[in-house]
Amino acid sequence: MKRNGRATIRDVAAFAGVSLTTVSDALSGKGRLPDATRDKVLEAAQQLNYRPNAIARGLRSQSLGLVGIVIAPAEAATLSSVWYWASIATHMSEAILANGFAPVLLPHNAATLTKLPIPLDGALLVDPLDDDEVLAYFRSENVRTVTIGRDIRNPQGPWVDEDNEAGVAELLRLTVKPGETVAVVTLSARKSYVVDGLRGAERWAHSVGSKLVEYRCKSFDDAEVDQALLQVRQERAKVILAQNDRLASKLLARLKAAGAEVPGDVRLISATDAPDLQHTEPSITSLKQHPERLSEIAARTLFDVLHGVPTQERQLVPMEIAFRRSAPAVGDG
Amino acid sequence: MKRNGRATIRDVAAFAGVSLTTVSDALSGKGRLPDATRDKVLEAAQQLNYRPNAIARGLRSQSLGLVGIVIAPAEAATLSSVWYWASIATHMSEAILANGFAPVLLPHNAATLTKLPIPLDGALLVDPLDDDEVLAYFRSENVRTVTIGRDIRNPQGPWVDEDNEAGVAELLRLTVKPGETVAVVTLSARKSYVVDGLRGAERWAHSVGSKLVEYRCKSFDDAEVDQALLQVRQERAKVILAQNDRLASKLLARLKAAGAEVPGDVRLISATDAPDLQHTEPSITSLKQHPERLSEIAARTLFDVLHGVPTQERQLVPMEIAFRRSAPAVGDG
DNA sequence: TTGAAAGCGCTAACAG
DNA sequence: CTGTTAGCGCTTTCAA
Repeated sequence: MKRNGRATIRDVAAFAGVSLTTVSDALSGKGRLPDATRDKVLEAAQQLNYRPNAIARGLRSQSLGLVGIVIAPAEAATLSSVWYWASIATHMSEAILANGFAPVLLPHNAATLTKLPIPLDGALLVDPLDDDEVLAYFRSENVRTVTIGRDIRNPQGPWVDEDNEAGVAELLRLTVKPGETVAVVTLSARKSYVVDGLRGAERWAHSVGSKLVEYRCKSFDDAEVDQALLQVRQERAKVILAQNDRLASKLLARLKAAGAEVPGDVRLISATDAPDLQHTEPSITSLKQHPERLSEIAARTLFDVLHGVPTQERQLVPMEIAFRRSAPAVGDG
Repeated sequence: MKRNGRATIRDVAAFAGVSLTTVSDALSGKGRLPDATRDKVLEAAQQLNYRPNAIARGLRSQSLGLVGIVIAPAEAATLSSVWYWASIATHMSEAILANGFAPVLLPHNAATLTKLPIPLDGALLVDPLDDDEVLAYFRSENVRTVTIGRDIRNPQGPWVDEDNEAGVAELLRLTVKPGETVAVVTLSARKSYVVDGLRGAERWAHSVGSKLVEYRCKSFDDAEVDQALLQVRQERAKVILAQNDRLASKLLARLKAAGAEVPGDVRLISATDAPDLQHTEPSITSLKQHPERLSEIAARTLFDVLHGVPTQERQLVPMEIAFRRSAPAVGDG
């Protein structure tokens, strides 16, 4: 028994009167020992309350079974303020644990990661930015990584995503009459879901001959959002497509503050969903995401990569539309 | 250079033409070497892109710098559905990282933890249950743990919490007239914040001579909640105190479904806050929590424990009241 | 079938 | 001031 208070494999060997190898084999079920020997060892291990030292084991295998989870933040948002991320983090955790690995919650910051010498077996990166520094860091450190969304300037490596392009195109097809002008309000285009959503909107606009105008807000500030809305009005757009749920909520609040009727004067749709959007007044039509499914697929893909199983470079999950009061399906009136 | 592709301390020593110790010292800044030697080693390390192997280092120190975060769930709730937990998880992560440790997100399940041989330096456990199995597991494994809230049947070990007892007492004092009957609706009393809140309510009731009745729902089901509300009406309670924000939202929804006016017929207050409560109709008066502050204190306390610094057994943070429309301050009308 | 011995990469005693 | 050596606890050849 060592100072630590914990039995080592040596103690077990001595106690059972066998060699180290025998203990190791007996516990890991490797070599084919006689049942009698094995039982004796198991018994000894039990008695001594022996638990193999994970670090020592890791030193040999150069793996501790740790998988990093990194979520790239957006403007002034954190995991706790964005339903989608909290949901992703939860489900990723579960998927990682189900595979016998442990999830480590890491910040989207290469400098911090460099200083934090944690030996990761792999990583899941949510919503990478363009030229994502963390993704680059993982590559340089040889940490296998699967992303949800992709680095638009550097889209190598396996990734998983909602099919934002098709989703937005379909959303517009079902909520906007051909010919109506649509204003797209965005915050930044550093993430692939924004780029893909815009592409979907353009594709739709082309196909039905609608006009599409884009406004980019610098922040969620009232002044910024009001400025965008002013331009929307000048263009006489009948529909506003918000890049995401938080922006949609904000736009709705400012529209109401300005006395505009939704959906009477202008309709509002959001390219991402969140529980909040059901409870606004009026509730907001949006595209539903699948954090649980994406998390599972991403984890599955990562473990395939780690085990050398060939994987698909990209996997897209179709989105669904949640019709709500801010923009009913065309034809519904 | 090893098969791994990564330089080891040996490679650096060979490259710099010095011994292993010299490299180790030069890099860790231990022994006082001549600057020339040190620079030579640093140079070599740089050239070879040497990064110390964290697992090997961990084997010596028996520590990898991992801190577990465990959140005990409640009825059908998960991290992503409860604002408070998502917020706690985020802030705990940050606090742990700021101390040079890495946060591991673990499930509240002793069986899973047993199978997951992750060498934790310590753990933060949020909202332990009574006779908490994970807390017991950590103790048996000698993992130093600080809890947010306490195990009510086994309150040993340092813990941090909101001052729920004083908070609830104050909340009632400011929103209920002496003599009015208050109905407390709970879901379970396995967590300390519920027990403490009830105690606060009883203290208040005693001091002003009010009647207090408690109803326990088995779940969030409509039928369960309606049953509780039926009893509230029979008791002619003028105020309902909900154990937490989710229950408060649910109660409000069922009150409205039954045609009751809030705050006209009955007032509603919640013992915990969440952003949602600002947006219900009417908004709900509640006690504000401090996930950020608790996370920081808990992390600070854990690291003190790990460093052998004496710590306080319990630390309480005073709560504040968010007055909203469901229950204005008495005197306001 | 079992055991002895050699590491995994690093650090800390202890010599020189 | 620098180098040699002995482990940390485990797994994995390779002999016996």
